[in-house]
Amino acid sequence: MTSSDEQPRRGRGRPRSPGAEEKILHSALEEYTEHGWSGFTMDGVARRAGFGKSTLYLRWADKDALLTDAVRQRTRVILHEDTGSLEGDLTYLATAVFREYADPEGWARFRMVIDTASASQSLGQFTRELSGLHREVIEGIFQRARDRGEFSGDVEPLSVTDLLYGAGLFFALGRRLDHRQVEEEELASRVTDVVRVILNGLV
Amino acid sequence: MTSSDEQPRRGRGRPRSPGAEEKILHSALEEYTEHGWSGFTMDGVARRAGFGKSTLYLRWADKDALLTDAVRQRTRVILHEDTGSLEGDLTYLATAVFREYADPEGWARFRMVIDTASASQSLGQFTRELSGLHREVIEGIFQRARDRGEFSGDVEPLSVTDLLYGAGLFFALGRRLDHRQVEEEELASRVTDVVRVILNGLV
Amino acid sequence: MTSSDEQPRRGRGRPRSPGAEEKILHSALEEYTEHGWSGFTMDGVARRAGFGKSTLYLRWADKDALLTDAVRQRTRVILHEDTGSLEGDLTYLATAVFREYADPEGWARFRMVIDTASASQSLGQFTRELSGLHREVIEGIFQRARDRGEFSGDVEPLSVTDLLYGAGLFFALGRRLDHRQVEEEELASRVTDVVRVILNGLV
Amino acid sequence: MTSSDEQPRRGRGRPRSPGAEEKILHSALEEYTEHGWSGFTMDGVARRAGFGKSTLYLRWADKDALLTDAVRQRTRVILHEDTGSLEGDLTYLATAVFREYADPEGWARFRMVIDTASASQSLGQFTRELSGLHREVIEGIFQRARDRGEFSGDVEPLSVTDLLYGAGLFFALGRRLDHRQVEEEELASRVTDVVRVILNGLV
DNA sequence: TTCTAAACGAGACGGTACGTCCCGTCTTGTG
DNA sequence: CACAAGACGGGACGTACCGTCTCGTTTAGAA
Repeated sequence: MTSSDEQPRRGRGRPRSPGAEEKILHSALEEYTEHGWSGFTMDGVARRAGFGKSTLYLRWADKDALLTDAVRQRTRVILHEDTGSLEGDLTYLATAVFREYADPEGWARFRMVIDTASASQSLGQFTRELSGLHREVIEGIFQRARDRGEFSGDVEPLSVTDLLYGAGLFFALGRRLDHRQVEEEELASRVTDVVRVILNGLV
Repeated sequence: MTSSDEQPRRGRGRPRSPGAEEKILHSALEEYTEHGWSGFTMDGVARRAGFGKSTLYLRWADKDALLTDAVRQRTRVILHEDTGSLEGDLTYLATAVFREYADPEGWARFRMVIDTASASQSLGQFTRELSGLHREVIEGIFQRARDRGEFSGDVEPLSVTDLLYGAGLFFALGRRLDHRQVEEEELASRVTDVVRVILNGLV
Repeated sequence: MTSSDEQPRRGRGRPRSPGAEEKILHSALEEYTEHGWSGFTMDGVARRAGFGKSTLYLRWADKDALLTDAVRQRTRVILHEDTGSLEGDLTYLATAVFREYADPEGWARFRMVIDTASASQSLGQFTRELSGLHREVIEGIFQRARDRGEFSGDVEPLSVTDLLYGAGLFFALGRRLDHRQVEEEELASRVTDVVRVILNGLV
Repeated sequence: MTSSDEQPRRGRGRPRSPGAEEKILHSALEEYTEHGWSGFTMDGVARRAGFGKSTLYLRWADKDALLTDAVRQRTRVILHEDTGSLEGDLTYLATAVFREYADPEGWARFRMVIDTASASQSLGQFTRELSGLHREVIEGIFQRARDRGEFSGDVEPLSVTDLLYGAGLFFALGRRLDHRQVEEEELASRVTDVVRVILNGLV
């Protein structure tokens, strides 16, 4: 993390405004969501958050760092819970993934992942870690399935991750290109299709 | 289309430099590939292409339009040929898709699709059409399979498209995050996995 | 002269449009009068005159040359006629001078004289010649006065020229700064003052 | 005034660079003097003054405003002192005027007055005020002369101002057209002529 | 008549400056 | 010290002209 986990920096002088980080990161994500990369302005974020520009630069080195941190800060790891069956687990996960990309903020997060994937630096590392988490979740799902005796094959979890996340992404991309809202029903139907294909396919 | 398919504009006045469009679009894509969105400069493109800035602005309204057109111009529709079997057809297509995203230019094209998916007008339309083409290719593949008696189920081609393209994209994304080159062998192995899953899954 | 007095250039090819020069010079002066130096555009002149830009550049080397020629072309040498008395002669001349600077076109001419006085080049030479003419006119006036026995002193005609023209110019400048029209009566009164001062002063 | 006499703008924020205005105005006048109106470049002024372009545009709305202000800022009111005689006073004033127009900077100032006399707003107002000052100086001179008993006539000071300034201007114009330097001796001789004419003429 | 050469309208071109906007740095005063 | 305010150098944006160029189209005299 860039700044947020430093300890409160005991010592003299005026203490940093509590809650400043959060407000700024929130405003940053809003600006980015509304205006895209161009139109995402440091002055704009500062104004929206109600802080001076220097407060931003005191915490983040530059525009990229702020944006990057905004994503990281608000990226929720897609948590998993044990539903008791392989199909249930996959459906639960797939639904979360599809929702993530359908959500404007989730979409923004993905854009940033793409933007920084090659550009390396900080977000690249973060995304790598995140990607590892996702693979572990999938490995866990199949491990439990094996423990239950539901499933016996060898599985390359990466392939499954790619299929699942890729399908979710392209689903959302299609909606965006058509300027259509994502409807719950359609999302569920697509999730079912995808889970069915993957389940059958892996046997 | 913004400029490229207008008829040669019969009539008076000095004709537009032949080949200018192509050179500029090529330079634009190179600049974008090298420097990303920031660092992608109209002056830079003009200099690299060997034209004056006014020549660029005579053809494209602004930076976005040029970049957008650069993608469109050089996006090759992934053509398909009949290999004689469903598995062969899918493998052929999947290989092409995986290669596209593994290729730096193909990756740049995708970045631009993402960047402009929600925002832009013109490219959105183009991508929609392109997406339609891809779906038709997949529909053709399965239609031929049905004609051969290889396959009888109902297939939602959109789901297959999403799975295939999505898997290709996330495969390339993974390589990029690890700063690894894509090796032919690994690509082939992943393609095989994905095709196997889809084939089994759709039965 | 730049172009206008070249003989018709006998030979083949389409002859130059008759009257083009005049129309263009007129339009040039109008544009300059209306918009000043900035806002004086070759394209603008061409459009107003109803010719293509190439027609302009076929005749004048550049913007300066055109403007310069426009002034020269339309600068009327302030002619003199013998009124029979020194006072009459001076009044006649002074009135013409005052009127010249009060006239918008005359004012434009003066602006250009100023602009090009130091910048040297072509107009500088022309203005020098013109200035010589004016001095000769004044010398002529005083010579006739001496012949008539009205006047016997030694006169430095340059000083008289400067006084007369300078007074006329500053009179017009004053009106312009006040955004006032020049009225015939006021002009005559000022001319009378100036002539009286000069006449008395030279005795 | 455009910018220079605003009070120091108490309060927060980094204060404007002290001395910036002066340096910039000086550079502006230099550039104008050297290159004339064309060739007078905002970038050029900024570079010469050692400031960024934004610093210029923070203070002046555009090129015109800067140039205009440069004249105003550096225009010295031609001060007068009491020499004890009418002839002395007039000679003193005339010498100052002749020198002003002979000086390259003074000449540049006059060019700008001419350029902006009809067009511009701000400078026009300024020049009007200035012109009023000059008239007052002349009125003062003649008032003192009357008090001394040197002079009894009615004088229209405007006419005298015009004669004096006009003669000075045309004297300088003549030197410029001939590309001759102004020599002190010649200047003095002309001043003497002009003062003599005016003095005699007004009796 | 046919040919040839110049003038012409139109407008593309390389280049330069405009005035605007934003970045990231800096410098002040206030809390 | 942190912070608000905002000036600063730098650099890209998109626009407007300049003066050059390259077309196709006229318009005349020469062949």
